[in-house]
Amino acid sequence: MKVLIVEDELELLENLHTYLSKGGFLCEKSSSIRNAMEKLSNFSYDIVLLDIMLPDGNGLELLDYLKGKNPETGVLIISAKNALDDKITGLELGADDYMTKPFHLPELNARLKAIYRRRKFNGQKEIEFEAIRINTETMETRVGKETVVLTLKEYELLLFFIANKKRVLTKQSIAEHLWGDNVDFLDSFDFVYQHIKNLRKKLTAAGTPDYIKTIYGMGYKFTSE
Amino acid sequence: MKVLIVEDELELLENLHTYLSKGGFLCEKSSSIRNAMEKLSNFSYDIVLLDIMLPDGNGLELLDYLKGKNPETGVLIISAKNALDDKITGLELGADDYMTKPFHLPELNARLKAIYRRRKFNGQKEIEFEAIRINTETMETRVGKETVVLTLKEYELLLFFIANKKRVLTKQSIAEHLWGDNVDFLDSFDFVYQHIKNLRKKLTAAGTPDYIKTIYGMGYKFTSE
DNA sequence: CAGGTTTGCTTCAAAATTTTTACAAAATTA
DNA sequence: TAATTTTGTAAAAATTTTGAAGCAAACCTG
Repeated sequence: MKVLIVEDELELLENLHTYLSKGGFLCEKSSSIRNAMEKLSNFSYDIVLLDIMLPDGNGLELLDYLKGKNPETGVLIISAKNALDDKITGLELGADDYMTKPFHLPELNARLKAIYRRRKFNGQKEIEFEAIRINTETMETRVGKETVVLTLKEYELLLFFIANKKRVLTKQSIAEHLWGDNVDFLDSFDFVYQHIKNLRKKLTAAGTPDYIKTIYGMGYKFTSE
Repeated sequence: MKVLIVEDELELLENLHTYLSKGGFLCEKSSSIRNAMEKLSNFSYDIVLLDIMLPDGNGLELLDYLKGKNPETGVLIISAKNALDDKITGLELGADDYMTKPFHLPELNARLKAIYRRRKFNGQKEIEFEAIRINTETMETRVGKETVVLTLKEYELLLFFIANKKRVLTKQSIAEHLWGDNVDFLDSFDFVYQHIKNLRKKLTAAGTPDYIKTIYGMGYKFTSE
């Protein structure tokens, strides 16, 4: 899950980055509206963690821009202000949640995950695809009547597939989603094969068909047809 | 267990804080409605200890607000008034218990724990999970026919596990629950391993299976399957 | 359709990460 | 002070992740 952190207080920015990275988020940092705009126009994120009080402009403009351009992205606003006006404006413009500084990091973590769940799977705790059933709270994954134990990468890969079912996903986009910026564009992405293979093996073990269809030269598509 | 103490008499506030902290509660202090509201909107607590006579407003409004926003939080009202009206209103609005000043600190302690128990385990004095039986009043813990002696941390860890059975708990969330705000988010949480190990050892000593399943890269899950 | 090229899959082992364990220091309690 | 519990450090063990090489399949060209 990719998060763009937009915050001008560098110490807080660093702390957020450290904390969220440890929590399993793939984070990138911006300390200005300008920089954030640039990143948002080139990459896509699952959630933007947005401080609305920034030196080079009001974050609400950025929110406005983002919602026009990429409405799937979730937004969590953080702000030192407790002015009600901004709060309302922020939520009206499409922010998913709002927190005022100072806040509790574990709560931030929980809220980010809540936003993600709500957006990706419409708040369902149980995600289903054909014979596959995933409980996002227990992380229990079942294929038919069998329980399969997935590793972290396999689990994330599966969720990514289901979130983008019937869509062709390139090796690159898979790598970028699961590994974030750490993957260089020059890398070979060959390791993705490995995880695809492992996931396939576990999903088809119970005799169910292979939902991961390879599209030669393009990537993969998760579908039953 | 996290408690927010809302009380305007500073001496009493200080005493409550000292006493409850010693009793193992993680406490934070508020001496005004305004401040308490702010804390409640940014953090979550297990219980709010609420004086309803405050300089900047009536605590019942806060109770009302809290119950709307975060109904899981328990509330114990303390008040100098013995007006029956407020008592009824308070309980109707969702307070879990009510004490009138002056009160006995040990009784407060007992009532807080009672509220917590009631909320977490639906009022059961005996908590059971498979072969494990815990008497929350005496802290006596039995596995099968054997009585095991747990340290405080082991006991809290076990209760946390049972309260969240079948759910994957990360090292982080375990640390946050058992150590509260004191844990810095930069910490390594490595000491959690130690307590997991100790608890495991004691629980499996009687030959019962290891209910604490490690999910590599994710955390732990307390389950019998 | 044959040969060459690209892309994908598999195997195996190395590298990295996470968890477990042991042990000692620090803190707490009696 | 002694005993116990809690926390920190380091090494060992377990598991996952990554990389390299060869093989297989699909595609392209003539």
